[in-house]
Amino acid sequence: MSVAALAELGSLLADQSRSTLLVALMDGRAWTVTELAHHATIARSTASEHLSRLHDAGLVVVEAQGRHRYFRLADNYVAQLVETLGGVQLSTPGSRRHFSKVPPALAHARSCYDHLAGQVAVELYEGLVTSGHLMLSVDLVTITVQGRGLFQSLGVDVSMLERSGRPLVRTCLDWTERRHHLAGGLGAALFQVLIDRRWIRRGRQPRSIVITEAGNCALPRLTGSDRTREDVQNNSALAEILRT
Amino acid sequence: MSVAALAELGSLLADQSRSTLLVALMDGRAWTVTELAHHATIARSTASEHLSRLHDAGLVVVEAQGRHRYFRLADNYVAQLVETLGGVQLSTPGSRRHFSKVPPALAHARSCYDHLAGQVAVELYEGLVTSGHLMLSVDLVTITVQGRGLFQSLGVDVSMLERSGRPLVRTCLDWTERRHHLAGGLGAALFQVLIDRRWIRRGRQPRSIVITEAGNCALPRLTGSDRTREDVQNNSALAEILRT
DNA sequence: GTTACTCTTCGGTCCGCGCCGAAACGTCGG
DNA sequence: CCGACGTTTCGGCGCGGACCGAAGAGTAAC
Repeated sequence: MSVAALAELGSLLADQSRSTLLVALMDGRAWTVTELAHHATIARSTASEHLSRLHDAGLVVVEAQGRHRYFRLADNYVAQLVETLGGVQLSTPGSRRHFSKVPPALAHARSCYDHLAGQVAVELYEGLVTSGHLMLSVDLVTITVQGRGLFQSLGVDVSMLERSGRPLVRTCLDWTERRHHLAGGLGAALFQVLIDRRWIRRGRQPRSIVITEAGNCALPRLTGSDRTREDVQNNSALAEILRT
Repeated sequence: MSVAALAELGSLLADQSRSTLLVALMDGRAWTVTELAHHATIARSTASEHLSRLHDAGLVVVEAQGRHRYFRLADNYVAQLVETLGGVQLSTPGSRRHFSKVPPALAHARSCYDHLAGQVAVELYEGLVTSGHLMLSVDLVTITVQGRGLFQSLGVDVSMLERSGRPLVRTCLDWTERRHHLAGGLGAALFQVLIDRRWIRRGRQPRSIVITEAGNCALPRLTGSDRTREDVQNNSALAEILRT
């Protein structure tokens, strides 16, 4: 699908007069140019031009009858489209260039302070949400009963964590993935579990804190060769857990 | 229904640059002004203005982090909206010319936002229909009981998806095949499953979005040599599933 | 503090296009 | 054929807005 087509469709709807014409046609009946022009309070010639554009785009169809030309919406799909859009409440990047500077191992999995970050972390977090262990409300994430069960079974004392004063569930915008991953007390505990069970493993590098370009992630990281093997284990084991 | 709101939404989408920005955000990730500006090949200031308008309208949300400001689509509903509009086929007379220029790998399999597209996707979708996992009514596609079983067995939580607010089953007109493929929440979930199970695999290219001549497809794509092998696996495995 | 970086705001230019009225085209009735 | 009427095409006007570069505000690292 096409950006150009999207923009074109948008520009068709963008004009107030054209929108008025389309809405007037929403009843499914056919109307003449003059009638529609009068309804939209524009000149006949202007209405004619608008309808011509809508016709070229295939949004309306025309039926000639004598010297009249009756315009109708093309089909139900267009009507549905207009209805959908009308219901909205409004209140290539070719250029990942500086991304190439991020070592793949780093993008794949790393630590962010005391929790896991990177592709693995993002997938993990989203997996926890879609599997119903975490629940997403407006702008708040909470742990579900099911999630409590999961973490308890992993040896995490959730209620203990809750009393620690630190927020249990937090999300953190992942620096490389641009999506959220799990942070907070639960994120830290989970990271510990993953390490303890050897599903992931710290990299060979000294635990130095490297400040990246974006400046916001600390990363004793997973090493290249180990990473792959460890992550496969990680994925399958976690997948199994999430399936519970 | 408000004509004014319709026109305003249209005018937001009408501009090619804004459409490009929105489409770039369709992957659900968050991007900075600079990145988006570069992707749309416009000045940072221009991109900033566009994003500001989109933000005012509530189509995108912004998250400040240090000196960066990350923009994301506001919610799934917006994504659905863009997807719906993008699925409209406008009958632009001159637009069938550049078919031969589509790279074969691209026509064969590619991603379309967050779901699979291309020949493989079209066959897959039609397979799901003929095998009774999806049901086709007048202008509506729904999942059958049998289909629920299939997706559950693939690890997709269908009922969870249904509650997410995003339409579960959508179809999207395939840009190269001119037939429908599966989109919506189910399409996205299926795509994820295919990747997780390594039945398909992202291309070796950096995950850049390449704009084709027709200007219309985002494509972290399957590479040539790998593609074939991976797709064969894909097909047989899927065929087996569909036979169930 | 300084330097470097990102992002927004502000002038100013320029193109697109929505608008109208006049004229041309087509169809119907007399 | 001729006038009446519905519609489309054309020329020209004027506004809105997309665009950029420069300047200003805010943040991060040294």
